[in-house]
Amino acid sequence: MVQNLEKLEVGHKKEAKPGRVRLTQKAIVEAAAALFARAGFGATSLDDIATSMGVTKGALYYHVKNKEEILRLIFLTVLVVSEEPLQHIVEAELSPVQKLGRAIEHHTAVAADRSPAMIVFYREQVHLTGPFAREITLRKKKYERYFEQIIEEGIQAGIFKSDLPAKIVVFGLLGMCNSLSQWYKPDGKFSSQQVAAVFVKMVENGLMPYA
Amino acid sequence: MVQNLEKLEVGHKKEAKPGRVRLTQKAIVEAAAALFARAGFGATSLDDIATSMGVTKGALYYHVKNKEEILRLIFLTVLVVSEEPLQHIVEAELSPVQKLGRAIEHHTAVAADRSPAMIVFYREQVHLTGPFAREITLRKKKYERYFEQIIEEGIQAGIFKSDLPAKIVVFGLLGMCNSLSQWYKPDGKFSSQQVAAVFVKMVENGLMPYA
DNA sequence: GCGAAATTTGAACGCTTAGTAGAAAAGATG
DNA sequence: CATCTTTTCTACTAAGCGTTCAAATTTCGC
Repeated sequence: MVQNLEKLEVGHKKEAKPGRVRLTQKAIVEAAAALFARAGFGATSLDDIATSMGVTKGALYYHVKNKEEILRLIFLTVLVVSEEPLQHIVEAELSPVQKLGRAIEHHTAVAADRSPAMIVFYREQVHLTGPFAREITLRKKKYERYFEQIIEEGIQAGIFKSDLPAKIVVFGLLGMCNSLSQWYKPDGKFSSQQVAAVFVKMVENGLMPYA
Repeated sequence: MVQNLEKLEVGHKKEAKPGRVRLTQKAIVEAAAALFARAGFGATSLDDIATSMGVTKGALYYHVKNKEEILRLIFLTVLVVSEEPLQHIVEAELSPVQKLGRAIEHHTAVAADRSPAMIVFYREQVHLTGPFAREITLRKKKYERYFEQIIEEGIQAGIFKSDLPAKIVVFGLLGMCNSLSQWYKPDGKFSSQQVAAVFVKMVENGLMPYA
């Protein structure tokens, strides 16, 4: 545990032997996310993770402080790819409708292609302890509040109905998108963009054409 | 483990000492659901469950085969309160719009007031093993198919838009309702009926009033 | 109250696991 | 090749857990 930052990939660096991935924090986190997603945090041992990477347990502890830190890192990667793009959408010069559309597309995309990490994110939060657990809750709330802002903005502008409480709408919306991580298969019939498009239509105009 | 059926509550039966609940399968399942919901299945020990009921670990084994059976029973209780009412709605003499509305109300209500069990239901399925795990998956699918039927019926009747794939709509819909178990507080601002009403409006006509 | 049946206790067992320490190996450097 | 650093392995510890079971206790019909 010497370098906390991943070394930047530089062209001239000697490549590791093909076949076995270089053991690194990022690699561990990815492998662990896949196992946690399949069997759950509690049911996955460090031996399982190590074995799945062709390595023994001891090696993991050189790159990672303990089991919970692996979980923490999974949560962080999800937040890192989620937060900033959403913030940009909210702050952009767009109509509320456009913002909402892009926000849904964004969130759907994240849910679709980070699925192991996302599954863990929505299932294993109880296993976080200490201040970090609180931090995650806060950042989740902040993320929700971005969506709320969009909805409220739309209501103020008279574009969205004013009789639907923004909080509930947002919860419903996010629940809708989050469900993707449970069922979405990248090799299935629909791309995440197509799914997002369906959700956008649903949320904007509903299922009934001649209201 | 002698009686599989709960004895019916009969008036003249001697009440157990107030304060301590009579130890029974149902009581164990309820207590366990609360603990599992808070800390997760893997992180909750049988000691935790026993202690929370003012009893020792061994006593649980008189009423329950093992830890996983407790989990199985939690899943069963959720299914039991969910399946039949939905089936009745689907088979009733109602318009697709009415059916959809009632189905959403039903599912929302279940998500709202069985919340510990529901949280476990949507989080701990990975810890089920053997044929029962498969059974749950199947029954979940069947439940989804009821919703799908309603949507398809509505499309056929020209009431719902035909360009939105029923499967995706249903997943979104259920994700929306299921999210309730994560955030709904019975003592909060909204009743589950009010939340359901919001969801129904969202799904039927969307957020935009003048489409 | 008595005896039998139902229920609970408490201790023990076997197994798995997170985490540690130090030796060994591999890799880089000059 | 020799030395130093980084990385991995082996072996171990201490703790926690699910499960079992004989004995103790409580309940209940008579």
